[in-house]
Amino acid sequence: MLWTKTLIPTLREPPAEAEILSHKLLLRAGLIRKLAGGVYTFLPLGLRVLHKVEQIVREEMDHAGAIEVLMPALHPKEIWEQSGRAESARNVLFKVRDSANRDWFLSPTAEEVITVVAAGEINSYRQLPKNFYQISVKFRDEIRPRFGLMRAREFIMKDAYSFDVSDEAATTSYQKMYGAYERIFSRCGLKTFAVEADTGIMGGKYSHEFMVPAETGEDQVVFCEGCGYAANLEKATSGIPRTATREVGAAIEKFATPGVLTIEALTKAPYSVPANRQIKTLVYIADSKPVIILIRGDDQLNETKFMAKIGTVAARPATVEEIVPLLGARPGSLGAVAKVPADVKVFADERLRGANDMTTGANEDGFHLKNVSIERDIKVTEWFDLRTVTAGEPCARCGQASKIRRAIEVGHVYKLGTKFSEPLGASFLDESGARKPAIMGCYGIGVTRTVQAVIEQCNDKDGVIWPLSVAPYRVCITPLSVDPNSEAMKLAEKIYAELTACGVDVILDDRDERPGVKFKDADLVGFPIRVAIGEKSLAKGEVEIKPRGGALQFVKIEAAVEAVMKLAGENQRPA
RNA sequence: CGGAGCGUAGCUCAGCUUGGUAGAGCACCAGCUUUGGGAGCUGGCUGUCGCAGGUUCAAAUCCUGUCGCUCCGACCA
Repeated sequence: MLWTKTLIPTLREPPAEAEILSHKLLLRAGLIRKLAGGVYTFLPLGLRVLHKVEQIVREEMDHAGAIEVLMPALHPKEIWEQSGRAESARNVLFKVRDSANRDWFLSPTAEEVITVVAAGEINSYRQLPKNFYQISVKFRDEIRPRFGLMRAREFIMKDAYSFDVSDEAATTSYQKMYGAYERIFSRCGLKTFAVEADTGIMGGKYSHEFMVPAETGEDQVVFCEGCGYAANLEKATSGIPRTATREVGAAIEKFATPGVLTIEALTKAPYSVPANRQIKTLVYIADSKPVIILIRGDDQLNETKFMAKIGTVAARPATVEEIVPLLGARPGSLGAVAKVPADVKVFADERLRGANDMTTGANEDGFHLKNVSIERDIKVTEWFDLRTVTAGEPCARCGQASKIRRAIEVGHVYKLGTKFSEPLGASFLDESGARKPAIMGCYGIGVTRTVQAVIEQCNDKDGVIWPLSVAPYRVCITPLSVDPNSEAMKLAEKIYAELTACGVDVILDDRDERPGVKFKDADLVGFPIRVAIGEKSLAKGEVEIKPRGGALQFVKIEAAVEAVMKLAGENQRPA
């Protein structure tokens, strides 16, 4: 490709719309342009990167035995109602109404569609296992698109769906995908690690997320360097000990706490109750019904864990207007000792089990109770691990101090079970002629997000440093004169032709620009190998080869192509 | 949806407080010089000042509304 024939609109300054480095570089290197919030055009260079990532995904999915299909992006509302996700996923569904007033959803994922296909076409255990995948445009009605391609309203995703005859077979399918994902990200030049994750509105039994460590990541991961335990903060547990039981059994005592509305305030004189001897009482509306959650004063509720434990996808903190008639007091004086309506469930965090000598709200504005023994004085419906893990807590498995880091989720694999196959009728007849629902798994990779994650991980002060495998072009030839009669340009064209003949992606910067401009742009865009041809080196019968981010090498003209080939050598899918 | 900030040339931004008919740098076009890390000089092009109303003799500037963008929060296969 000739630089002047394609479009690479580099920017000297980062546009104001970009906040994080990878987003700035996407724009500055001329890979994408924004049409609207969370909606982007891929310019020629960005598209080439995207295609390369897609190709790696295809090769590894095919290698793992998955078969490619293409499903519609336009989904009739009805199939989402059948699976129950029209409700549970309503926050992310893009809704469309046609001229006949019929409702459609723009696909954020395609479990329903593929399950309908399987229901129709798969009838026998002899046809299983099957794993279908597609690479397609997906839509999410993001409340707040962010960070360029990281959180977009329209994006490219690879989604795969496995169907198996049994739980064991489904586990095998899951493990195959897990392995394929490791190879995909590694081939893209990404360092990733897998963590246990919450299944969210996907539902299902368990899942792992593939994470790229990055300070700008939107997820937080708890990990242990001792045993390798790693989990999304939304899912993570720790081995932190329960609250100490004390040798006191005094009766509950009510005391006045005018103006005290926070845990913090109660720790101060004259009350001086440490946060770890307080019970925090939260009221949530879960599936339209109020519930009470008890957490130790120095802990934070983990809403995702809470929702997963009670099996809801619709929970929110109750408002003051909802709380007062329920418990007779305002937030700040709430408790679960008295005046709790019989039909309101009380969920308590495990860390409070056995705790006594605790202080909590009296359900009377301006009063608290002390000497509360949670098991004696509070009717707890169910105990769960509900708290948010913090850095340094002992690992749940091995006890070593765990750490927390931020990360970008680029892939997610789920063990689904029969959540979709049952309601949508994807069943088969087994050897004995019994009808059984297929056991499903689903597997997503955010392809466009992966492109940005690579940039986030591979860059320096001058710009992107593309891994060879996904670089828009592997080699950039930079003649310092573009006069067609100059030695530099003639040699540039010769090397260009030879590399092209060898099947190497190469771009020739034929712009009549000053060398500084060309070098800056080549660095900014991030081509892995730059071949500079100017009078200085020509005089010595050499060209200059520079790996991006590496050291200059001077190579004899005759050896140039071979030297470049050595650096740019194809790294095909490992056998 | 709550809070905050910002919308002026293709890009980055000044001008707004204190109203008087729109600017700089970069980019772009022409010419000359220059030619190994975002060149210099000269000349030139570029704007419904986001949009709509209002106040005023006069609005980029003040007021109201609205749309968009960014950030924080809420939310998030």
